[in-house]
Amino acid sequence: MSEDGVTLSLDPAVSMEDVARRAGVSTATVSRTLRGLPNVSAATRGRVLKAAAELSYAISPIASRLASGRTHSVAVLVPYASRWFFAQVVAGVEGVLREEGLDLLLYNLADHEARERFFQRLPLRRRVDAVLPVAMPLTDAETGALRGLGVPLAVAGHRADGVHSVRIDDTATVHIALRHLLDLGHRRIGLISTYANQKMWLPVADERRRAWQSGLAAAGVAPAPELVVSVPFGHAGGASGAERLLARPDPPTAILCESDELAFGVLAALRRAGVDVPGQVSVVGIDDHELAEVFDLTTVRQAVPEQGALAARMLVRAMREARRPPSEVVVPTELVVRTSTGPAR
Amino acid sequence: MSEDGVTLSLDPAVSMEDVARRAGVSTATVSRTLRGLPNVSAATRGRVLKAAAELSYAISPIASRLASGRTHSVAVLVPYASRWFFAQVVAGVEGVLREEGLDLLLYNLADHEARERFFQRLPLRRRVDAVLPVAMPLTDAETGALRGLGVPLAVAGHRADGVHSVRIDDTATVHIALRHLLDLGHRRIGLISTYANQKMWLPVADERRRAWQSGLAAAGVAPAPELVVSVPFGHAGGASGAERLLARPDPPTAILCESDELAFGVLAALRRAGVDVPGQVSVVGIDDHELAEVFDLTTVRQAVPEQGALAARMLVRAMREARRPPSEVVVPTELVVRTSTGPAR
DNA sequence: TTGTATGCGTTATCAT
DNA sequence: ATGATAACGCATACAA
Repeated sequence: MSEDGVTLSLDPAVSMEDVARRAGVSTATVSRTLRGLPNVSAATRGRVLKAAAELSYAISPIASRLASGRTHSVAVLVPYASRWFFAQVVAGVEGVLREEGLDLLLYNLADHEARERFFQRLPLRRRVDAVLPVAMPLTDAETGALRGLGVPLAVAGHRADGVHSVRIDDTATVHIALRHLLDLGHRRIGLISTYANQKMWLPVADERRRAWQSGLAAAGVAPAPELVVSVPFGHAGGASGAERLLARPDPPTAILCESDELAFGVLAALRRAGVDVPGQVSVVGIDDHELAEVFDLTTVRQAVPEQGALAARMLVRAMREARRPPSEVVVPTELVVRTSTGPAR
Repeated sequence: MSEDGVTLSLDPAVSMEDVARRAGVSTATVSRTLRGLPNVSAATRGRVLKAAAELSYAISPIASRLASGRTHSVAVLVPYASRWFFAQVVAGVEGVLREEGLDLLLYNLADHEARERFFQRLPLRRRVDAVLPVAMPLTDAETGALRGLGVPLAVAGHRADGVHSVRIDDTATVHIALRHLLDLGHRRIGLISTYANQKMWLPVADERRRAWQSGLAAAGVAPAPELVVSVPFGHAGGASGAERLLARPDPPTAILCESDELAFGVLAALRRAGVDVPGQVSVVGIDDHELAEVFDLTTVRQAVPEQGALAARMLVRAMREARRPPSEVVVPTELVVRTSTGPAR
């Protein structure tokens, strides 16, 4: 009923049998044709496709799934769907899944209860062909639960035993940032990291903290534990962290933030306090958030949507080749120097 | 195999028939029990639930869907999954759907081709029980295509004929911002709005532009067309818009931005140009992005996740009561005054 | 309240 | 290369 070809009859009641009848073949042949199987003669194929088009037939994914046993769906698990990092990853995943004809089922396990409910009831059972948890390290029990689903598993944003993973090297990333600051002559380098709220694990924070220690130690600088502060995630956390560091008798000359969003808050707090950046204090983040440029923030860039896309691709392959040994991909990070860092005073 | 009750046997091969056998009833009774239908005796219910628990039985959603004809899935359509606004809306939608036991299928129609392919092939046919396009105004043909699916439709972020919608009043929102600036004595008020890229419609931009005109006119101020600039979305667009306005012989004393993300770029550009905010130029945005606070940006707040949640609730109701007249919800917006605005010089 | 039997729309295994 | 037919696992009229 449309002139531009977008809308058609769309009678949802047309089934494969209707197409078969119209093409003068059996449903088996229609099925084969529509799935592109080889053993169909060109003539038959043509008739089937024509009939299907004329009826504007659409296969019923559900019936197909029941019969084939494959759901053509992938569950994506995130702790905070609306945060920059996760939204980026999800977009990356979506692109790949879409192109593979797979559905993306989004699960936002925002709070502890939601997460607990999820792993107890496991709504994914018999519902998806693969699972992709994003930057949410799992307990052994949780991993076991997902394993029990019997479908491929890949994680993005960290690593896990025995499953595919895509991530950055957190230690190397922190060291890149430290190296930059050390080269600028900084020795008192603070670290602002986030603590796990709501019982959500954040081992990434631990790893980055250890990297801060090891990186300083390797440079012959004694890491001062009082220069490490733990705050809630987000710009407000960063601001409070900066205030705590500034309040110290001997404040740091540089602050390394576990994420750019923390760094944004740090910069705001420093500005409010009348502290010159980078004259008095240098600030460096991790991520290269799109607004890092606006803040003139020096940071260590990681390719976020790409990690999602990579993880999705690993899953796609794992879905095809059953027992594929878990691969562990580490994507590189790189320093992006802007004007929030400068020589130590 | 586990001590904490999270992991169980999870044999995917256990079917309703197994549960029925173990409970000594028919599959029909198991089905009724598991769905919480009333006509099951307490004793029987107990036995069934016990058997199901012992087998750690999980119903096959797919078989259930094929038999019942309901997919228990909702498609969410977004143009830019990773942008702040859309990520917020999706999170809001997810919360409601999850709580209703509905699956969220995410479709990111990033570019024109993806969008075209989507509406031509309509992968949603027979796949979802409802569709929720977010802030992506549809052509008549596209609307018709979705209508043809025969499932409830609700849009968030704008309005559309004959379908449920949740949105803000764009005109009122712009007028709120203008009122604030006018009260501060501003008369030369610029507007930075975004243009539709990649053939994506952005009628919201049009409406806000007209509101800028009408708001000024109502205050007895002749709207100067040269103070309206159209830029690409994002902070970079905002920055270039600000530069164009500043380059004018008689630049505005205040700049109204169609979104906070534009405003962030404007503030950065003004800072780079050495223009004092709000001394020389006031800036106001729309959204109350979480980073607006960091930028000390005066803005008009809209509740974003809530709009997604509301739209989802409308769909849930529409899925229950078939022919429900389309409701049109307008959520209020409010001025949030920070320090990016001040008296006209 | 409970059981029987059929249908849901495909896929896949056989034959032919 | 094609067709008949049995799964797939549940929901649901209908009967009891």
